[in-house]
Amino acid sequence: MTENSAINRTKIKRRSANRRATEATILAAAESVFAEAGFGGATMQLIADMAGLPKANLHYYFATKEALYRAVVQRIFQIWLEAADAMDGAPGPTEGIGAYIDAKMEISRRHPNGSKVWASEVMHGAPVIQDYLETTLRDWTAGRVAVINRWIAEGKMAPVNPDHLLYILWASTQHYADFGHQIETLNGGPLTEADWETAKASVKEVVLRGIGAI
Amino acid sequence: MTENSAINRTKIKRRSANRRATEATILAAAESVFAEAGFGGATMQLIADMAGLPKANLHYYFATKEALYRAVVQRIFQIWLEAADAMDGAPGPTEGIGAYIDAKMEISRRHPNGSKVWASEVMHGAPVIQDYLETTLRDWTAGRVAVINRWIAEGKMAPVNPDHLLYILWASTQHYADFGHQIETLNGGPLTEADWETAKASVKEVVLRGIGAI
DNA sequence: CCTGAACCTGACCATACGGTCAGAAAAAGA
DNA sequence: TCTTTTTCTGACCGTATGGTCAGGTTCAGG
Repeated sequence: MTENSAINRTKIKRRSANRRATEATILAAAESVFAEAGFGGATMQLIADMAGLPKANLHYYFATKEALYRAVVQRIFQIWLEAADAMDGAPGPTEGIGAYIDAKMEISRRHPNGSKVWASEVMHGAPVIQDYLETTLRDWTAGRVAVINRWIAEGKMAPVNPDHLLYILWASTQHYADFGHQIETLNGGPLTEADWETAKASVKEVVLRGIGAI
Repeated sequence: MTENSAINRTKIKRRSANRRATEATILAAAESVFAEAGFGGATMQLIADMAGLPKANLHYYFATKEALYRAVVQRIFQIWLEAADAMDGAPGPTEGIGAYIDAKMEISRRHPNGSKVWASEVMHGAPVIQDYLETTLRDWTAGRVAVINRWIAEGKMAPVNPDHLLYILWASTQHYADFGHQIETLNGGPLTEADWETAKASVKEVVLRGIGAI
């Protein structure tokens, strides 16, 4: 059992690389179908068709529909949290919250399906990620609230309730993904590059002026 | 056929009163189940149980699951539109937008399930109410955009993009219904009367200052 | 070339779902 | 009271779904 031989590692790596690629294909298809139809409306057959795989193969990689859904949601939560970094290390709210809005708007633009799945999950009472809400998200929120309170204490922004400010940030940015269809309908078509710039600028302008940081 | 005899009218009225009451019971149960499980996840049996009626009776009042869903969504859209009145006849953005925020926050508080069903419907591409989006909602939006532009021209607020301002308003207020579970988790329990007042005040403060109306 | 493990899949199964229907019960009308 | 209409419901049906499984295929390792 020379498990750390170069050949062995290479082959194992190729194996698991294929595995990860197939998993990624399935996850992408699943995200799309779950976003369009919701958990209840999605079918394994539909996901399989979209992934170009036989249905039974899905069950080889993900034991149950719920396990697959779980994997999709967790991947989204990771992306969601990464945007949090944008707020770190900023000298003040203009930079910190501005960058956070940019990051979250970019997520809405690049991962609209992920955002929808997340929204759907939370709307239905977060049956799968309740523990994340109570641990990771709670901790993250507490940290940002502290930062905002510090900025307020330093006179860098108006004394706005930090929790509700975060809700406004989340809501305003995610809205462009979750309600993207409504926006596109009113807009008469998909948002152009310029439209997205206007959107970002508008949200930042209103929020930053709203907290007295402009 | 003395159709307009008093007795006749009374009996017809009682009949249709019963009918309406049963329909209302079914609609309330359906709204709750659709909000919790989504269209695909909801079952007629579950709705029937919650309404305290045999499943077959549901099909007597609503031919199909989709017809029932349609009725639920349309009822919500009515409530949604009624809040629009709050913005009318206001002398300026402080009163108009302030009242609109109050009205929409109140909807999020009183009709969280309705809001969730609406959100779910739009997120899934508005298969049922697409025509409403393109007609009624589009007209309503155009009207408010005109009002906002007038306020801007009159120097009563900053020259904020009116469309994106509306999105911020919708997003920030509906968030308290659609993501109510997340908020309650972070809050450590349901929002109290005082919490709701803080929420309303915070949204109004940030938005109104954000558009230069404070 | 052989072996065993990992990977893949068509065919199948039990269940739960939306919807139907015959006919009972209740109410209205004469 | 008798008839007609409306309301209600248990039992049933066809279908689609999530999930299983036996057996095939591929591929690394010796």
